[in-house]
Amino acid sequence: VKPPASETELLRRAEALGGMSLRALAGRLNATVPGDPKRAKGWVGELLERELGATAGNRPEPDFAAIGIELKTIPVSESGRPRESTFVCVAPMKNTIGLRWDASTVKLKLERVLWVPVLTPNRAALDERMIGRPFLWSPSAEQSAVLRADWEEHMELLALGHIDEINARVGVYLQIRPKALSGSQLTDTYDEGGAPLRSLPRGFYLRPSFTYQLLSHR
DNA sequence: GACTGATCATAG
DNA sequence: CTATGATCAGTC
Repeated sequence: VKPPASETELLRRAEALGGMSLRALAGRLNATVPGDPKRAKGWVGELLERELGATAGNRPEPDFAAIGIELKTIPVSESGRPRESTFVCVAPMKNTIGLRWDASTVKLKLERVLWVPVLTPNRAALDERMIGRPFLWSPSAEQSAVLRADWEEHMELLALGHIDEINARVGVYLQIRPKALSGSQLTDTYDEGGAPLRSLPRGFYLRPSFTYQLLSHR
């Protein structure tokens, strides 16, 4: 699929998918719907990437690099609440000195996001889920300030090697949680004394309470 | 029902 | 292993 040439084109393409079931979308793309949702955690996002012509692959940059837009699917319950937090990117665990918010992957990815709600009733099979109404979003000044403060708080813990103080309770909008294939996956980091240490890879996530605001105020 | 820590698939 | 795409599942 050809990447969209503009924001408007991307939004129009996404809006055209509203009301479509994932079964129908998979059919259009000649994709097979996985039988076991547990083994298909990223399937919905990848399906939408294919349909809309995303270009980033596994590079740490927005999905639609040419027009600077990140694509995020978000599972939404019958009551309109996000069913899950939203993964943003991997958290840097080493070489953290001198990193600034303005140059961070979190800021880069969240500057412009196309949110695609996926209506997901309780225990809904993958192929029964339905695409909702997509919308474009950029952080307001207030949202940006809170995200920045959260990021700086997290990065201070990482830079000082306070790995044991990192948990999902820190951060107002942005939290840090494990991001790994299993508990045995490890990455290089430092302890409080600056000595090398191996620890579980982490990622930045947006709390559901935050994304609920985005879903509500459109 | 919200929340945290753990996990699943795949490309490079 | 690192990055992408996320959701699972037990606990609070």
